[in-house]
Formats: sequence, structure tokens, C-alpha cells
Amino acid sequence: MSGRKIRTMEEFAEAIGISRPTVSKYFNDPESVRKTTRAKIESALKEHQYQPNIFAINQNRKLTKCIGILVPYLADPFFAEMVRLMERRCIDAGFWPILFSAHGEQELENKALATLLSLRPTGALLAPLGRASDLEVIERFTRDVPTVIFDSNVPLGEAFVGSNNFQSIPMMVDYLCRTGEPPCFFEMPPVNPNANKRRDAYIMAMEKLGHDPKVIRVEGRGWDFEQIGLDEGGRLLDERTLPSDTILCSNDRLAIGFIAAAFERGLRVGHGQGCALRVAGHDDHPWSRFTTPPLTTVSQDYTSIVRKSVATLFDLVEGGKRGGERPEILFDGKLILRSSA
Amino acid sequence: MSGRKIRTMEEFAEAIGISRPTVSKYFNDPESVRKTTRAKIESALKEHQYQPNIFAINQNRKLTKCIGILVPYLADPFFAEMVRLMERRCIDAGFWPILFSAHGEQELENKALATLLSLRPTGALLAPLGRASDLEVIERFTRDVPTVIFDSNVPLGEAFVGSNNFQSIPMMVDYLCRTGEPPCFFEMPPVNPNANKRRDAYIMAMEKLGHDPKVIRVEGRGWDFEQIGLDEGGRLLDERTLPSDTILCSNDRLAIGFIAAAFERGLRVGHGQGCALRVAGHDDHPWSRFTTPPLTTVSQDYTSIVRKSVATLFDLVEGGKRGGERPEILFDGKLILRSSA
DNA sequence: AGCAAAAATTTACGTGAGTAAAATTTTTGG
DNA sequence: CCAAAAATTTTACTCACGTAAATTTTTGCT
Repeated sequence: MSGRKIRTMEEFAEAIGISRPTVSKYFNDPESVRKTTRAKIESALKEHQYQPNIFAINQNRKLTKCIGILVPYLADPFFAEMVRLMERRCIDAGFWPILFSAHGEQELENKALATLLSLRPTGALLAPLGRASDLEVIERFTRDVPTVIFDSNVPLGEAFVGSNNFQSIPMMVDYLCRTGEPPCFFEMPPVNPNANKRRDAYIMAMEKLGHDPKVIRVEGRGWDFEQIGLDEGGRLLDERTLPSDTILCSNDRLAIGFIAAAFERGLRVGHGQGCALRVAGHDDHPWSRFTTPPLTTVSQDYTSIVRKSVATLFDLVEGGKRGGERPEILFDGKLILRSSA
Repeated sequence: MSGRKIRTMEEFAEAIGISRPTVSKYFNDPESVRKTTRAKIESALKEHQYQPNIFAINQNRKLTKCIGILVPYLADPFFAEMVRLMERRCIDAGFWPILFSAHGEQELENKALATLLSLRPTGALLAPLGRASDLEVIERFTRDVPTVIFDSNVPLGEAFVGSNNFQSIPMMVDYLCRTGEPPCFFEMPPVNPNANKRRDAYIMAMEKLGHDPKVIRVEGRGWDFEQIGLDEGGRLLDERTLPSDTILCSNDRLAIGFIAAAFERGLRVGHGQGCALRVAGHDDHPWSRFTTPPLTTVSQDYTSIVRKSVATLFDLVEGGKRGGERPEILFDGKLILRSSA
């Protein structure tokens, strides 16, 4: 029916018989045009399936409709899940979430930030690599783009949203001490501030309970936590140098590897009779309920962290208020008791 | 030193003392400008850290520099890994990979395709939801954008790259029959063509070996394969209706859930003495080496699939040849023998 | 019905680059 | 050393839409 295919807003507007700017207004806020106009546009929209060109839309806009999301490692199910929830919220709010992963590398994080910068996003949700981050680059980025930092608290951006390690770790330590031998702490590679915070929280909690904290440092580097848990855990088990039969791992992925190492050596993990080791994790990764035994852990409050991060960013963006004090919003974890500890 | 900050290519060119189009040429291909000019630009680049605006770049370009990547479910480590490798290759080739996940939902897949379309990408790497896909929408998309389909073979796009289920499954069936009781097949929800192909391949392989194929259909829906494996596997174990003590799961995630179900019931999984069940998977998910016992599975050739998908797309894009025959490139899997079967 | 205020629409110009064609500079050949 | 050819740079126009200001239409009230 319609002659040639409609490619531009100009053609689309002409086909309906109204001016292009009115159509433009419609796309920016359907409520802002008269009801009759809206009806005309919407019926035409069904017929022609026209969609404005994203590049042109954002070319001359004061504020683009895009929100940058950058995570350190997308293949980590924790981040995959966070991203999933964040994308959803952004889309629902009419934004265009645009996703980057640093894949564990500083160079890629910097490149992603540069790309993002040239997109002039309205705001950004940023989980930095942490220790491997180039803080100068991030700092420059945050000067131009309102940014909420999550997960890994580098002292930049307009706000931080994350988990309260100083609540979650002591809670787990309490539980473990109450129900068996005080735990040693199997530390993750210090890729980000959480690593150190969790260790410090462990030490504090143990001392408060009158126990001697025992931290196991680990050689592995990078983000292959399961592999590190398997290799280093295996080494510790072989050398019989573990200072406790209760092992608190600083995250679930490490615990997953550690459990595998224990299994390889015929050691039963769990809190029941005949179990040689208790293993606990932290984060409640999507996979941790499927380990054998299912992993006792602390859940990070995914939903709250995502909701608060996104809400904070939207406030920032709408309010336009920047450079005030920098709130740090921490959510408490919940003890997830399964059978590994 | 430099007065105000440089924001546009115009300002940047002026600061160096050459014309803007020359700078533009440089950014599109540094080799295309005289050596002396290039040196001038590059030294200025260091001083001013200018980066062209992505929206403006792509606004009036014949071919944008962006490549769309769409996967059905990014929280699945298989796709997370594929995406990681693909992004890397696109970046190295000077493209801008832009990532979308359908999060298991048709509506989001369609929305992602629409967004992508409005970006006029040079090409797209598309792993469709499969059964839940709106094929009409995908078809319209592939009319405008050269597309390589991967993982899930819907009959669209310019090429398909994936795994050869009719090689991998029989290979596993052979192995299992050779080393113990012939397997039954624990089917994943039919979310995509792979599900049916793997089942058919199983049936063929069993018949060829003179065994009675036994397929276990499953109620669960969606992409929560581990949960389905746990719930349905548990039900089967409780009802004692499993037709074989060797279970070939149609993917690793299902197997991970099944192993958890077996563990819950005190059943030892493995091929050694005293084991009640053998469990095998398919895909060699990043997690499957950390199950207890480590999962015997078939590896999909991640690297080859990614390399071929990306290479095929680049050929397509550069050659400009479309609408020829539609090659289907299948890679063989490799048997990964661990201790679960 | 008439008129002012409010709302909606249109006019006119801006955005930051790509790109074809024209102009200039550099290289090559005799 | 000079003309022709090749390479490079510049001029001039384009892309598809946002947006402020001007204009028109609608609404609310008397």
C-alpha cells in the first residue's frame, strides 16, 4: 500500500500530514502531543514500523537517552545477573542501557570508558575492576558523566551502592563459630576493595569473639576464582596446612573451586556427621545452590543494590544536583544456610 | 596550556592547523594521510585526548562501524564466554561491538533487534532465542543487516555457525555404551533447535547401536536449566522411573542440576565403584570442571565457532556479497572425559 | 459569542561528523 | 627543470534529527 519504505522522520511525518518536529516531540514524550495527533501517529506507526535513527536522535540532544553500564567481568554470573536487572530497569524507564565489560583488563576498561564518553551518556553505572582500574581515567570520566559506582568502592563518582561486608562477614563468622570450629579465611586475589574489606571484617569479627584470625593468602591472580579455589585449595589440602576445618571463602566462586578440590581428595564437605570440612562462601551466586553440597553463603541483596543504584542515578540525572556529599549506601546480606557449613 | 578543552573535530583540526576532513580521514584510516600529517595529528592527540563523537560519526556514514551481538541469555556462562571472545575480535578489527541480551524473552529480543536496526550496524552476530523467537521480526532484520546466526540454527541470515550435534551426541553415546549401561536422554526444554537435534541424534545413535532409546521429557520451561535439572531430576529419582543408571543430559547446566539432585539423595555419581549413577553433559560449560564429580561432557569448540562466525561476517561485510547460498558450518565437539561418567 | 491564556504545532537553525568533487601539492618521467 | 600523473587536502554539501522561538490552534471563562 504505502509506496516506498519510510526511512526518516521527515518521510514519516509527511505521510501522516503533520510536521516532523511534532513527530519528534511524540517520540520524546507521547503525552506531549494532542490526543488526536497521537492517535494519527500511532496508527501510522503500526503500518510503517518506522523507528528513529539512534545516532541522529542523540546527535544534537542536550541529554542523550543512554545509560552506560560497565562491569569488570561479564562472564561472572554475579555481574551477569546484576546487569540483567539493571538493563531491565533502564529500559522500563525509557533509557537505552549500553553494556560494556572490561573482561578483567585495565586496557579494555579504559577503552570502554572512552567509548562511553564519546556517547555522552546521561549517566553511568560503573562497577570498576578495582585494583586494576586506572583511577585517573575513571576520575576524568566521572567529571563528565554522572556516575554511580557499585560493587567495588573506589572513591569516585557521585555515590556508591554495595554490600556491607562489615555486617555480612561477621554474621557468617558468628554463625560458623557458634556451630563448630572457628573458620579460617580463604582470601580471594585482591582484585578489588571488597577483597580487603572482607578480610578485615573477618579479622575484626574473629578478634571480637576472642579467636585467633587465620587468613590464607593466595597466589592466583585474575578472575578465574574457581580455578584458584581448586588449585590453591588443593595445595592446602595436600600440604595439610589448613589451620581450621572450617573454611570461609571470600566469595562463592572460590568456594566452588575449593569444594571441587575437597571432593577430588575424597573429603566430605558439610556440617553433618562424617564430614571433614565445612565450607562457606559469600555472595549467593546463581550457581551456589547447585554445588554438592549446596553452599552455605551470604546473599548479596541483588535486587536492592540494583534498585538503589539505578534510582540514585535517575535522581542524580533528573535533579541535576552533582558534587554534593557522596553517599555510600550499603545493604546487609542475609545468611543463606545450606548444607556445606 | 591549551586554552579551552577541545570538543569537536573542527576545534581539533584548527588547533593543529589542518582541515577537518583530513582529520576525519585519519580517524577512518591513519594510513590514508601523509606521514607528516599523521605525526602532527598523533602528537596533538596525546596532548588533547580528543575522541570523535560516536553519534556524529555514524550519522552520515554509509557503513557504520558497529556490529550487533545478540544472545538469548547473557547470564548463561556459555553465552557470556562466546560474547567475550566475539567482542574481543570485533574490537581488534576496529569495530564497535554492541551487545544485547534477550534475557530469555521474545519481547526483549524483538526490542533489541529494533534498537539494533536503528543503529544501522554493518553486520550482526545473532544467537536467536530459537523457539521463542519471532521469526518474522528476525527475517525483517536480516533483510537490512548482514547477519550470521550462531548456536541456534533458525533458517535465516547469511550463514550459520554452530556445533555438529549429530557428531557430538553419537560420540558421547558410543562412549557411554562402550563403558557401561546405555544411557537414557534427559532432554532440555525445547527452547531452541539444538534441543530437538540433540534428542534426534541420541535416538539415531542408540538405534544404530541396537539399543532402545529412552528419552525423558521434562516439564520445566525457560532457561533455568539447573533448577529444572534439580527439580525434575529429583522427581525422577524419587519415583525411581529412570530407565537407565546412565543419564545423558542434553546440556551441562541440566547435568549440574541433576548431579545436585543425586547428591541430595545420597547417590554417588561417577564411573567408579560404589557409584549409583553416571551423568554426562554437553557443551563443556565453564563451570562443568568444578562440579563434584567433574562433569564428563562434550566440548563445543568455542574458539572455532567464534572465529568462524566473526570471519564469515567480515567476509560478508567486505565482500558485499549477499543472498548466495547459506552455508552451515558445523564444528565437531570433543569428548571431555572427567569422572562423572 | 468573544477574548485572553494555555497548549500545540511549525519555522528556522544547530549538531558533529562523512563524503564526493574540486583544488592543491607532491611525485614521476623525460 | 618542467609537464603530466598521482596523492593529498580542502571546499561544499549532506545526514536525520533536536530545540528555541514564532505562530497557530484550542481551551476556559465571562
